[in-house]
Amino acid sequence: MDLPESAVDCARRLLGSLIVRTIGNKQLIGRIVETEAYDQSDKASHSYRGQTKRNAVMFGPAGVSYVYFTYGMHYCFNVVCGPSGHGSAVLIRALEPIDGQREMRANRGRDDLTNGPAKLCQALSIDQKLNSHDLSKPPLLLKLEPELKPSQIQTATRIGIRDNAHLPRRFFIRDNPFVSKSG
DNA sequence: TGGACGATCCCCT
DNA sequence: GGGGATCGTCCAT
Repeated sequence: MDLPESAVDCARRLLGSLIVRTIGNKQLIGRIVETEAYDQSDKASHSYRGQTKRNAVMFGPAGVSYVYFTYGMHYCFNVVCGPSGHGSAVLIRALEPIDGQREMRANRGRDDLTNGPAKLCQALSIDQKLNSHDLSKPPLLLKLEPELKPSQIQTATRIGIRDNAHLPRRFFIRDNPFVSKSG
């Protein structure tokens, strides 16, 4: 996997890339349109206080999934980046549905499919069983697409955090209607 | 061993 | 705009 090492660079690089979730003989495909960067030096990051059982994947090799459970009912999906031993990852906040919308709608039970980090996990049936999964292979695949032009990428502050809330570490594709509502 | 809290979402007003 | 759902994780006691 050819990802930049820094979380910010990785968050920008992942925009426009495809997530391919294979379920049986179906492929649910989404294009990444919104990301957030979380680095070990950042107090808002799960990795800030060092390695624990929960966040261990963040300290492993890049190109692996970090899926965590939160608020007693939701999962969020990250792409691990950075060198092994350094805890950093990119939260995938929103996808543009490309294929398998019928299955996504059935998984979600409503029509807004993937415009939020927990929504897209529900739409793609991503849960803790897919934590630490190598994203170079099914059933959860990251397919890098050509890098977007800087003019296509909009920068903003992250959502739902307390610490370092002012830092410009959220990135999304300009004018894309599938970016999460708060964006 | 317990309690506070969370990288959210949905419904109600 | 505000609060409730709901439970695993982590740290303080």
